[in-house]
Amino acid sequence: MKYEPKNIEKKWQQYWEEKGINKNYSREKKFYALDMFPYPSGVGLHVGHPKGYIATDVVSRFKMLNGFSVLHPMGWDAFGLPAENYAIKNKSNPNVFTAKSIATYKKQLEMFGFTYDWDREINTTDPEYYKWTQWIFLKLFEKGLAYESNAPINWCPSCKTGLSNEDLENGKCERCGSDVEQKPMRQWVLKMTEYADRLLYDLDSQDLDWEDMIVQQQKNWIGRSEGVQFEIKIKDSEEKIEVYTTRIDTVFGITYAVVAPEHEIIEKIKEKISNYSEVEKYIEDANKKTNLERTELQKEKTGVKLEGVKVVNPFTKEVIPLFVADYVLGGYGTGAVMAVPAHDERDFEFAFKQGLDVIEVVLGGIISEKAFTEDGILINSDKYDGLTSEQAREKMADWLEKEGIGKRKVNYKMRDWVYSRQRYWGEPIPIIHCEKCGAVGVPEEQLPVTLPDVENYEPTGTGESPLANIHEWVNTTCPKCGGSAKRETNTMPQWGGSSWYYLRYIDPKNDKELVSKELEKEWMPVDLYVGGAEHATRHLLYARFWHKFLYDIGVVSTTEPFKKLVHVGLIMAEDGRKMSKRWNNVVNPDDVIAEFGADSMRLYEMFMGPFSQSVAWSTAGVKGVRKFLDKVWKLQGRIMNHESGIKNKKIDSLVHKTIKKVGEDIENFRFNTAISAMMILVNAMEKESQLSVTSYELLITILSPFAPHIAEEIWQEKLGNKQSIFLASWPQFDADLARDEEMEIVVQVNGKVRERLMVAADVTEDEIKETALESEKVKVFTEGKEIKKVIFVPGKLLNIVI
RNA sequence: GCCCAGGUGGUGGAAUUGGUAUACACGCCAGUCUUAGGAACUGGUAGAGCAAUCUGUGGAGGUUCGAGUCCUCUCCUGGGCACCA
Repeated sequence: MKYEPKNIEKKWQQYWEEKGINKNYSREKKFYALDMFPYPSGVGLHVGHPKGYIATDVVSRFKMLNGFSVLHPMGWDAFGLPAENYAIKNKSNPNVFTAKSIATYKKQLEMFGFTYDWDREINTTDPEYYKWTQWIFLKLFEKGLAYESNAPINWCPSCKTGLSNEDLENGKCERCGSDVEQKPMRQWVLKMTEYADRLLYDLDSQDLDWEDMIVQQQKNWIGRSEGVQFEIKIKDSEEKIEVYTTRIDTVFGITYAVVAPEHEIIEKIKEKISNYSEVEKYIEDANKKTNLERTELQKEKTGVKLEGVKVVNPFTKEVIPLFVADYVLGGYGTGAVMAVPAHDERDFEFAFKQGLDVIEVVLGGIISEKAFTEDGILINSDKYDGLTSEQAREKMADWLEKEGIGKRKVNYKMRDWVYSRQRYWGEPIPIIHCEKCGAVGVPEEQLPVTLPDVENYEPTGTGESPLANIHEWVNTTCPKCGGSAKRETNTMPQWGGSSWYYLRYIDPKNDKELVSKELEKEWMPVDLYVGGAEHATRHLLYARFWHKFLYDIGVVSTTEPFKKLVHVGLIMAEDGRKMSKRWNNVVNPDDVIAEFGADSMRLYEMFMGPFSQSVAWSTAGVKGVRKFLDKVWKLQGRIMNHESGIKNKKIDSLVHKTIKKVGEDIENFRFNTAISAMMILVNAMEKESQLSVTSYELLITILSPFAPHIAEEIWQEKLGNKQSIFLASWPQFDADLARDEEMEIVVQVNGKVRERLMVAADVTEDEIKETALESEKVKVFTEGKEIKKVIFVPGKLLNIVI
């Protein structure tokens, strides 16, 4: 009989489901394998999506064979813009679109034979789920970690709508091409910076097994810096500005100061500014630019001097000019900087444009050419002359603190998390605004605050969420005083539901609490988390932040959610570009599975190359692994069923070497070499006319995590086992059997290979040396030369140095 | 500009601690079988050379008995962050 994937794959998928192979939770040892759950888009999966899921499935099945209970769930991160845009266009509820997309995804995923426990399927848009997303928000609000603030959004004045960064094209509205403005909106913000230190330090924790690459990216994103904040007085005024710097040692080199266009001081001292109209114009223009524009372009630095205003350097008492310039950002630090052109590149460039003084205060560079930004020895700095930068920073910070005009301060690049969206398709924020009581949390027992049906999903035109137009929903009573009040109409960002979903899988039906304490202890932390590197900073930081908060309020027992994190490399299209409808280069997994079978698909994606590296898809490549499975299938014909023990030392040795290698490779995510090792074994087995049942059974077992359907078919139907192969055990590696009787020793002369010798495994160094020197091929090079040295590497080589 | 990965046959890639460069697979070439082949099987396949041999892991140096692997410089590609004070 021929190997026909079509005939066996469905059958075993149903069998596993019926026998509960994917929900065998009663074992002592636990393993929690998690995939980053997908956003179900309308177009369905392409072959790139399942790569990570296949890997977690291989590991899950491998862990089952090693006696673990494995939790391997799947769900849907289903709030988000595409569904909302579809709803606007078709005037239909995004629910409908979402449900349809989920059905498509699920059907596609089911073809792969994953061990998902679908009883635990979750959906972030399900009120029973987002009830708890809202609950977490309430807790954050109660603890003072959620606050209201004005934060700018990208605003298209012609569409009268807020835009996501994705909707922008070179700073213009993607739809109508108008210039996008920054419009301040009332927003909910989460005080993530309060957790900055813990988020940073726990990255180095012993029980975190993350790739360096991702750890590094998070560290840079958090961006901790130690410096000082001090005040600079405005001359002839009570007003002052606060500046922050990590290079207080360069303070004697200040030749001017700069404030961001949005800095409040400008408004306060406007009657002092003699060129105010010019300044006002500059600010207006700056506000039109998006943050991206202001920060991204390698553009010329612009700015306007505030005429009539001077500030005072507290160290030198020198009087210097003040500028407004958009290279200083309002949202970072204090929104004002002391400018030291000699020792800061941006200040240098700005000073050059404006013709400002450059004073060298740290030795080491040629400041007539460019800024010297490294540490050095101080000059032109009065009593601090001769100190190193490091010493000066200490002394100067001491002085500022003593004088009471500054203090040491730790700063973070990371900002608080703007947590509201003016959209329909998101979790309603469970807050009620009362004129008397202010913002009041919706009482817990009234959760979830469900999304009401609306007729129109279009934006309101004021920038508010479409929910603002549903008066019967908005108007309510204050839970505190009973007076009339209004509901919050902002909704949560997509990141909300995905920041805690791994906890819900553990206890998906619990309507009393987010997760039961016992189950949480049983499964957390997640042992293995696999997903794309694009989530290295945002999703993974948000989830860690919420997890730490949940730890603080006693909901979870671990400080970190994900023990091991591995990132999956992209699958590019055959033309080397990203797979996209736009390039018409998308490969659909349904077609691949129909032609080659799910096992070939799984095997191929694991064989393509190193797991975390991006690789181009090749349909021709799938044929290769299919051929391999065909060979495995055909080996059945060589099994001696009632054998009186076929002993084949060579095959037995290779089998055991392969067992070891495949096991180690799975643990280390080196699936490609695991598969090539199995190919080598199968090629060797093909050369034998007879094979023992044992060796074949071992091959099938180690293959089963990768190609579960064909393995189960052979295991039960051909080898006559009565139970699933996934209730069997991973084979024991036998070092005695694996040992070779003979080995090849390479003989080199001056590092060049001249001869290869087959010798017995127990031969001594002297014996090898003797044989080598007698070899004709070696003699050609050694004849008449003096042998200076002979280097011997046991089991590998002999190098004769002449 | 900064940070992180990478650069190995025609292609994807392998090489665990510095020890046989190119495993495994694709593709290609030749052959066997076949009415036929986009099937199966066998053999070949880094380059040059009849050969012995020589040259080869982006480039240039270096350390070493020995370097894809370590060091210095340099070029290129991909990804991330970006006027972060």
